[in-house]
Amino acid sequence: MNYWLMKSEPNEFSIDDLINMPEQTEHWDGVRNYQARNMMRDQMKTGDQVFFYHSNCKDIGIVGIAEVVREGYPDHLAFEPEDPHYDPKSDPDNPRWFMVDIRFIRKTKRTIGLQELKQDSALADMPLVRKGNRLSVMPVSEQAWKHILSLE
DNA sequence: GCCAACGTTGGC
DNA sequence: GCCAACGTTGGC
Repeated sequence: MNYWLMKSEPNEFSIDDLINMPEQTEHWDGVRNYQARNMMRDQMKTGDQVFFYHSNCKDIGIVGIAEVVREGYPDHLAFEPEDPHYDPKSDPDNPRWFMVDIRFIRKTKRTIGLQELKQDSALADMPLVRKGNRLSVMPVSEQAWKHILSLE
C-alpha cells in the first residue's frame, strides 16, 4: 500500500465537503500539474491512504484521512469549455489530465499544522515542508505516514 | 493582499 | 533548445 498527501483549499473543497458528498466520495478533478497527474494516472491504487490537507487558509495542515477508491481516469472538466479547468489540448480520445476518486475515512483528532510538520526533523525529507513546494498531490513515505499519525 | 518560487508558454 | 515573460500556488 502507498501513502499520499493531497492539498485542497477549504474555500473550494474542504474535508467537511468530502463528508457531505454521496458515499463520502469525490473525484479529485482540476489538477493541472504534470507531476501530480502522473501520480494519479500511474501510481495511486485502490486502497492507498491519503492525508487530506487544507492549504491557503487560516488553519493550514492535515485534517483527515481518505482512501483511493477509483484509480486514474480522465478528468472530464478538461473537456468542458465553460469550466475554469477546461483545456483545449485535452480531448476524450487522448486525455491529458487524470483524476482519482477518494473516500472519506476519518478526520484526524486535530489539525496537524504545517508549522509543526516543518519543525519535525523526522519529516525533513517530505516534499511538503520543502521551500517552494507546489505539488498538490505528493507521495508520503510509510515512515512519515506513521510518524505523523503518532503526532495526533 | 503581497510576493517568492516555480511551472509553462512561445518567440527566436 | 534557450530563456524572458507570464501565470499560478500557497504561505504569510
